Amino acid sequence: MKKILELLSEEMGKAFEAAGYDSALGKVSLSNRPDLCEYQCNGAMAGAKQYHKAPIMIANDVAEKLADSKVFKEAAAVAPGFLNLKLSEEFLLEVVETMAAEPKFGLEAPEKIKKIIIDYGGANVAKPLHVGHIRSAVIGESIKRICRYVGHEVIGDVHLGDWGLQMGLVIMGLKERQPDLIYFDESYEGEYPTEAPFTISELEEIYPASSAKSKEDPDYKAKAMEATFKLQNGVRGYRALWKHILNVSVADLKKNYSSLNVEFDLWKGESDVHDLIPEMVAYMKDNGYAYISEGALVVDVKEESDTKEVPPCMILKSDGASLYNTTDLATIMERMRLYHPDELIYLTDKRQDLYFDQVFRCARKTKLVEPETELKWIGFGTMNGKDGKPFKTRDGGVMRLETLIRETKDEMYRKIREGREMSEEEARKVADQVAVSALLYGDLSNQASKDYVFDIDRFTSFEGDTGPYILYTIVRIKSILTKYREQGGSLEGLNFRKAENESEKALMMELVQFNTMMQNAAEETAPHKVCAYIYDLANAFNHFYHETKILGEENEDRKQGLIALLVLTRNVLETCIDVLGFSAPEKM
RNA sequence: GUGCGUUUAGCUCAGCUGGAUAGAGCGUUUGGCUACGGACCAAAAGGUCGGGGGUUCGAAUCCUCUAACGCACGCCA
Repeated sequence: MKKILELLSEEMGKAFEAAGYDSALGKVSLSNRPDLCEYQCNGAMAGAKQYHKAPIMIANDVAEKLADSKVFKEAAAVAPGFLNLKLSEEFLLEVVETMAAEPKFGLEAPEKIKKIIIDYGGANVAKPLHVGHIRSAVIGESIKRICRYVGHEVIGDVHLGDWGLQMGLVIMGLKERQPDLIYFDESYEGEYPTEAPFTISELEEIYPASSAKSKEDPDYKAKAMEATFKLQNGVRGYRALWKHILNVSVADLKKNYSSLNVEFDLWKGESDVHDLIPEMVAYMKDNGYAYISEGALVVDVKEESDTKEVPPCMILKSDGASLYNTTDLATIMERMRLYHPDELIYLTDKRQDLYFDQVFRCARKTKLVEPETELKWIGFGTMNGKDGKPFKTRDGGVMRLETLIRETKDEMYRKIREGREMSEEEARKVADQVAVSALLYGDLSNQASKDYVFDIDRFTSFEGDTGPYILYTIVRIKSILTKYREQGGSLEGLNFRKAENESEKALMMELVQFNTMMQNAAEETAPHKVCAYIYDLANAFNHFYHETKILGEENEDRKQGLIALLVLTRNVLETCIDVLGFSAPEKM
């Protein structure tokens, strides 16, 4: 179905035309003075110059043509030339009915269905996830779900950092601790054990220790680089160990990500394109894109229009080793071959702005992608503590994501036990679910590109613009619907009714914004717009709820109409929180 | 130095791509439970939209200068 503003603009355009003006002037927008009107049109002022007329005269002409409109109950011309509009309840009812009957609440399929790959920007193997990782995971997941909902085909790739020096460091660290492991015996030719010789907690200790040592001890660093080299060149024992490291890490990563409802379709990593690199390098050299500068192999990516210095994109370091750019470009090459996507979306820290500019320019210049392939980078801001500085633990360290999640769940558990009669087991379960909504909503309700302040007290509050408040509203609706069914009512075959009061009408007007909002959120990859919408919708509902007797309504037709409105509100809210990545319990 | 970003109420943030009296939440003050969940709702106070200049009938929004803070600027990722 068409979006509400399109429908209204069409009606308004006709009136402009009937009054002898350009129909394009009839653009209707939401009112920014809700005390005066529901919608407004400013076309009369825009057209004043064109027609050499006072705006108010144009507005008057148009308002006259709308006198018997079926769409607008009221169309008033107001100085200096605003057209203040109120919707007819009959028309609004029709729109709501259509919305409820159509799939996806009347959201139209995109003109072109795109195949999109989302790159979550590389959690590292053998390093625990820390709080900083929450942003790429949560924002990426939501963008994936939003794009899927509007009809695109989306593939999410975790894209692990599993191939660099860090792997050599872990292997060296392991060798220090357990030098007798069979993996280090290069003459060994038998099978290796299937069990990893370490646990995830050991692995997480090894890396930082080894990394620290390599910074003090150049000798040790050289050994780690050698280990990396051996690994990358296929030394059996090193490869076998690497597999263990990978398996143990991935199992742990999956556990953490899934507690945030984040899932990946692909668990690829830098290692997957290792074998592609020589081919890509040769291609870039042979076609004259890449040349040696200061010992390194680079591709120039400067452009005429640049107002800044854009350094060349480095393909190989002067020692011939590959780097971040190398694997990213090779990954683009691989993705184009395997999936041929229309769009690639990358999520990283916003500090990588220039870097992605270089990589994208390089990919275009060297024709790794088609001219029409969209390359999009979403740089997100830092999660800060209440002091406005990057979030730290009490003793100044980096907090693990796992700890953050656990503390949020514990906090939520306390609140639920305080406020509700609930068994310990049930309270735990509900607390986990509500805590996830608090974390995700707290993150997603901010614009991705900005830094934001993580405040556990605020996010876990049931009041204000929070995840728990949204869930509370949904649970409240569910509770009423449950009671309605217990009283013998059915949720099938309900007919909507005209709004009978302001708050009911306001709720309906909020509902019909759904398709516009979702399309904007997808086009702008902006989950915070979904948050803003459901917050408004929840407010509109709660306001309506307080003014309206529902189950006690005596007119059966009207009661059914109200229930129909409740069902639609619940469905829209649940659809929205689903694209944000969380869900609502039955009780809380 | 160059470039990018940020600056809106005491605090945390919106602002539908140029419209009327700049909006929410928290906090503060004050009201409201004999209806379906009061973990709610309603109301009040609180702003020279960092500053100057410009474009326009009209600017938080566009242009320009400027300040503060943050970030990035070839062999890290």
